[in-house]
Amino acid sequence: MTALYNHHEVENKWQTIWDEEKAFRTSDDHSKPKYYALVEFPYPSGQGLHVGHPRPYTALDIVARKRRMQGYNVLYPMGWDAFGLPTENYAIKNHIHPRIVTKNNVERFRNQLHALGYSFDWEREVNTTDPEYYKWTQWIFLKLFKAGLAYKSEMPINWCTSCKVGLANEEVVNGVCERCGSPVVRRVKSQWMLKITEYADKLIQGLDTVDYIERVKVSQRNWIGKSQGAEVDFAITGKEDKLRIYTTRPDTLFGVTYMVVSPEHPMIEKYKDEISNYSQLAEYREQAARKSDFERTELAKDKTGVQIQGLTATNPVNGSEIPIWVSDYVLMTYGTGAIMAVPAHDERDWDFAKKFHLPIIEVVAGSPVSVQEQVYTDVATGTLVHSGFLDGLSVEEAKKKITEYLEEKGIGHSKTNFKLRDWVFSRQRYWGEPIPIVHCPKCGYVPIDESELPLMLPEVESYEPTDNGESPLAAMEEWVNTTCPCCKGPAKRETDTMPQWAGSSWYFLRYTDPHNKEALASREALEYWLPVDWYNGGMEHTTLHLLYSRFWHRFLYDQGYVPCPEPYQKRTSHGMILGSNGEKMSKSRGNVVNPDDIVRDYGADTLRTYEMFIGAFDLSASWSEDGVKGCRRFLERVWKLQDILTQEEGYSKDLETRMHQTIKKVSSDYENLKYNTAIAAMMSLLNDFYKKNGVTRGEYKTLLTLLNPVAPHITEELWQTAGFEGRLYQTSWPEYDEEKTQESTVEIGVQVNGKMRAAVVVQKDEEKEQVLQAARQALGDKLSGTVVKEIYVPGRLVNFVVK
RNA sequence: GCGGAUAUGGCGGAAUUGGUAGACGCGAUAGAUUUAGGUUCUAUUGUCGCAGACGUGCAGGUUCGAGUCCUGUUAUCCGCACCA
Repeated sequence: MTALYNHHEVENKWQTIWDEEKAFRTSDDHSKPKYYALVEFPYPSGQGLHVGHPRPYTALDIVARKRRMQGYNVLYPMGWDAFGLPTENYAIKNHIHPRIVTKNNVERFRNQLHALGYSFDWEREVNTTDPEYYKWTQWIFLKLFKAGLAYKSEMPINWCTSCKVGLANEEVVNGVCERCGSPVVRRVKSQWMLKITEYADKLIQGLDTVDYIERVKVSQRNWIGKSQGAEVDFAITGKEDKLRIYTTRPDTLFGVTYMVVSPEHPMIEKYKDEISNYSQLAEYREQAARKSDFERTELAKDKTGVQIQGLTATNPVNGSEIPIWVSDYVLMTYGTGAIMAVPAHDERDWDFAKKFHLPIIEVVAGSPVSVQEQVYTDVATGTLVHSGFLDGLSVEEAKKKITEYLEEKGIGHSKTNFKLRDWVFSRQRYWGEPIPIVHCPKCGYVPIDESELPLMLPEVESYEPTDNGESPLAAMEEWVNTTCPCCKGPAKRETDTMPQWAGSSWYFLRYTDPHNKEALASREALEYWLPVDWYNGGMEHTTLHLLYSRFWHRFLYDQGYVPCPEPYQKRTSHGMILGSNGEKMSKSRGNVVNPDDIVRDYGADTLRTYEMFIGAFDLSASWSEDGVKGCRRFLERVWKLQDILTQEEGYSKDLETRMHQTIKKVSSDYENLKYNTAIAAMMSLLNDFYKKNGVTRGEYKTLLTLLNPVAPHITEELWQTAGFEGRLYQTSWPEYDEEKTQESTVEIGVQVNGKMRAAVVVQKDEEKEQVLQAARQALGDKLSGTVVKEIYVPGRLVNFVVK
């Protein structure tokens, strides 16, 4: 009898050997074909690894290990996205420097990942808080600044009342802070901004050239939110000034019955003296400003507004005089901050018109119900009416014609708008990359010289953000006061730091050449390794990290620093691992599973196998301790194959087809995110060995190799025990013969009128007549009546249609 | 409201181009081993039943044949949310 399977011994042994042999070091030999597999590097939180982490990491570890066995030079790296608020908050609370907190957390994460046996090349580990790393984050910022894509702007930002920090739109969820859940209010601050909007079109177009799962592409497109329309100038009656609006429905111009401007629209201030109810408007504006985003959203259904008394506008196409209203359903931050209202054909305008008893004029006919009763927004079938020269046209045609008309008359033009806003890039926090800019009273914002990078984060006494919203760095007078790189006069450093998204926007570039002192990576390394062949990460990063990093990468491409426009060739996404009650794991729900416990009690190989077997990779799945046990049992049965191992080489006659089929299935399943069925196929094969009560050395060898990417330790141990040559991780991936995957006999289903009635076993290439004959025989007297049709699907079934 | 996804046994989940629904695992039942429990092994396990019928959220349709295609509908989850 063989020894029992002791996962502690086996896993420790092989992890040590792999380290000593530098088994998974990425080669600098660029003559081999390359494969770059990437998973999102974690934020090293104080809680340690979550059972959610191993799911994507194991999936791509499988791909990486398989690719190595297939002869590729594989880059499968890991690092730390270590700047960020939780670390800083922990540091404040416990009076420990965030650098120390980060170091401890990283060590814990590294040990945990190491214990799972991942084939990361640890010599390429990166850390966003390392000055040697953030030097290049700052360098990219300077390039953005010099290209005019970084600018400072006074603007209302989302202000988290608890974190005391400005947030990007993407970080505000349902009006509350994504991190701490506190209410977010609007506050005007001077902020560094990145002009991601300038790349909106390129970011949409780039999606057509990459292989991302469809839902990722869809959410990116929706987030960027491109819309085609027109800007039109309405005269303010009796004034020189025009009121410019944006619309996607210029065809409905004849149906305008009023206009609406946002509460912050500058025309209100400009015509202050002529507006008889100015104080009422001012009060309305103040109310709107006080509303948090959350309230704005909550109250969305009930429209509010005030009419501007003393000013009216003139419709440029028919000269009719129309009132102007102020309402917060019009946003200053989109389009021109003013709209033309066509209540008959826009839902919001319709609601507003009904509430304030404004006229509704139908200009697109086709609604079964009067537009007085119900809004009509269908653009596919309607026909223009009451619209002068547009009458009788379809919406599509009318849009085209009216736009031409507007351009001809000089009162409007076609215009593309995006929902995407510029990226708020500064944080009033300590634990982030310092922004390498100096503010000089004479020269304005001046970049520091690249030779001075990295601009080190100085040591401070307190990391607390100040109540007036300034970064803790602002209190560091020695650091803040500097000389202007331009005029050498006295100047002050920027005290805001970069958001956490900065470091993660280019980390995949650094992995290709992580120790380079002269450049973010060498040209040669970038050309060899890019683009990333397969990038897997969470759906929650689709509109943040994924979009930001594509933006930076595209910018670096335009500047000539990287060789390809898109950073990631393929993007997939994994489902979440939920608690055993089907809810999201959280401390408050008490359903958290600690991966350390699973590794201790069942072993890393069991955890890896279980997380791959748990269900379809892209769907969420609930944790089940019984499921873990099942996978452990499977590995123990693999272990015990030693007891029935024969001396025979090659495959036994009766399992040859099964072997070739399994190699084929497992190989393709690993490539297609179907890890669960790959494991099921290996379980089936294992059952066959036990049924036969014997496994040849050839069969054993193949099973161990196929299973190795999922359960690397146990398979490597069994490989050695069986006396196979060399290391399993250096072995070639098994080949299969397509012809040998075909069974020589097949079972054919026999149906009568589509109902399954019998089955017959025939030779694979049996003649049709013979098969039908056999089928009739099998049916016997179950086949009665007149056969009007015989359907024969070779290798599948026979169906007799009987009357 | 808009966009995306999902719906199959007691449970997690399998099912090339429409072609034998329920692979694989869990759980359960019975038996063997054991003083017993656990482990392990063997057998059974969609439902109802005597041969037979019914079964992939629901209602229709196309087809010799539908989990798969079409039309409508319901529920759940995720994302976005006054973007003119």
